[in-house]
Amino acid sequence: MSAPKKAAAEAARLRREIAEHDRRYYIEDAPIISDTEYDRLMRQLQELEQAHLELATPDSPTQRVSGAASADFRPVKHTVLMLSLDNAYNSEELRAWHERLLKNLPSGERPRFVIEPKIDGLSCALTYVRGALTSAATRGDGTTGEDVTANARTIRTIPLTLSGPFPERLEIRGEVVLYNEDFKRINEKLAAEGREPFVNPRNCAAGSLRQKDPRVTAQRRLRFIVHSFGAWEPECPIKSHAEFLAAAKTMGLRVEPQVRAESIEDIVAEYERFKNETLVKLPYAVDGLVVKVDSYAQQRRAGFTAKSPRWAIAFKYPAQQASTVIEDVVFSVGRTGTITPVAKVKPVFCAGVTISSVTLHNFDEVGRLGIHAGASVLIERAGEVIPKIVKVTKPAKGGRNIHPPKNCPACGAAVVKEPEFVAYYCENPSCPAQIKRMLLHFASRPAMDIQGLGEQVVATLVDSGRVKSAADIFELAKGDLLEIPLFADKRAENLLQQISDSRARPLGKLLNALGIRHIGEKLAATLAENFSLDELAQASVDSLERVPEVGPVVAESITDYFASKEVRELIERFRGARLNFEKVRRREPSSGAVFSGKTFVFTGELAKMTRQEAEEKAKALGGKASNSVSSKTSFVVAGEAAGAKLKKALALGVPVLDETQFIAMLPDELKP
DNA sequence: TGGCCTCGAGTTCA
DNA sequence: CTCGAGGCCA
Repeated sequence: MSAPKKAAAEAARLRREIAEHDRRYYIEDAPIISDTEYDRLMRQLQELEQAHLELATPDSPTQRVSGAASADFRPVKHTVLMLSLDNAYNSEELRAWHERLLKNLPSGERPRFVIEPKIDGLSCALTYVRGALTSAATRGDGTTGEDVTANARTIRTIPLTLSGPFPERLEIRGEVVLYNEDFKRINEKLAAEGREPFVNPRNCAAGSLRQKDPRVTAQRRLRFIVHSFGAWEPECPIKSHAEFLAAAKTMGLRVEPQVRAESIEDIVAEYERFKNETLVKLPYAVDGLVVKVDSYAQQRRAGFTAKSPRWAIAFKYPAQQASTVIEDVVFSVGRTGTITPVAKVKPVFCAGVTISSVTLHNFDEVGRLGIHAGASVLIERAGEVIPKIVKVTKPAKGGRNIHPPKNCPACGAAVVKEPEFVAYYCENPSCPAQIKRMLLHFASRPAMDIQGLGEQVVATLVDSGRVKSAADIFELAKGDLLEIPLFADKRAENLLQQISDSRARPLGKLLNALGIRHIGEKLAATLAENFSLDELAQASVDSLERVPEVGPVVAESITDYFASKEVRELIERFRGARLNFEKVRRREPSSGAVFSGKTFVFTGELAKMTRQEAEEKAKALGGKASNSVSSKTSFVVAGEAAGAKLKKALALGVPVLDETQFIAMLPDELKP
């Protein structure tokens, strides 16, 4: 064999090997060689091509990034329109779509469906002529997109040449995505360079595909996942979507796993299953499922509406992020007098609810995010319940910075800032906003548990001047309540009964209700086992610190609290109202204490009881209930939609029970 | 002193 | 649910 021939054979071998590793890495997600070894193969090929320039053909993997080429994003007209899909956000909308579909098919025809994840990326069309990639275009408005060929060539899940058999001309459609881990990596790098990070993987993918320099795109590790095709010439021999996906796979394209469905019930079940099991495990963002009629013949019969095919629908999960505009920034006053800025936003639907109010936590956060009225913002409700502002996407013209108010928005008293804390405080003890928050806490379930004393009632009672402190609640007369428009006979009696009942609550509840700094539900219960209220009011720092879990900070907070004259008066009025000041007898581990020494954490939604009830049952049997999972946790009881705590339990190897197993551990009298 | 572990506090919508 | 901070233990 001559030298050039030998070089050509060697180059071909290297290309085959590199293509195979690309396939294993990107298509199968199962590489068999290290990145270093891969780079070595690539370098060998490069050296060979430099020595024999005639070997450097455009379809060589070394040519994915041809340094000279610069993306120019010329407009490209799509030969076959790139339509968007209609959306369904719940099973009713899905059923409506299904009805319409059946109406447009010959009667009695029962379509079968293929379901695949709806990947949140950028739609792109790749044109292959005789198996070679000739152009790549973004979706654009569906009619005209942008030419991103130079950048698309750098994406290693996009084969530069298809493996056979392939048609003369084929336009493949799919989604360009960025894996979550790559997104994280890119943002960390940008942050380290002091540059603005991307808001989400989708934006990052879009930005990466529109890089002027393809070498930058190459570093971003974008991936391409096929979902359909536009043109297939000369004639498409394929009869169904499932068949197409199989064919695409043999051509060397990446296809996501699909699920077949026979009925609408199958689809809904898959939607739920996917949401609970698959969604979190996927390495990229998915915003729903795409449901397609499998048979092309049926697709043709179903046809199109003006905007979208009737034979497919995007069955979407509610968006976790949404864009909106800040209409105003107001200030709220907390139980302890903390002034918190709150953004009132143009109501926007996000993750299942309409959000109109978003807390900004503190003024540092406001400054850090650059928040001001009129700004366009991105809000998020991911995984958690509480919405937060992710970033300002577009500042308003002439938007003024937010400054802490000089006066309390509720009572007008001067606002102070303690130098060692971030927060600003209203220090007026009779500030109505503080009193309202304090009373709500006093009446809340883990405290005095007074049903019927909610936000509305508290606001009216305080605003009318009838209630100025917690002690006033116990001195309310029926006449006082009847003067309030909200109350008629029955409701007034009910509330008074509730208030009266609450006087007998164990001391722990009362101590929690007082709202002493650093004393919450658990510490209050511990203290109540060691002191009566009168003993606690007299206790020295030393004697307090002898209680486990009480250190110098907590002890001082308690003595400070009881040193106040107002507090002493409050206590005397409580005494007059005959509240329960008695020390709580420590729970003796009785014979029924099957859970003694065991710590339980309840998470997720339980079906047969509330988490609180479950905690009480565990405690009644000598166990402890905690809120956080650690290696010391004995059992995690996970209900529906359990989240981070379940994950942590699995990570730490803490035994996880479901509700049924927990109930099985209970003695009969405690079973729900 | 550092590294757990645990608790407290703030928080949205319907 | 998550953050921040107090308490405890090595």
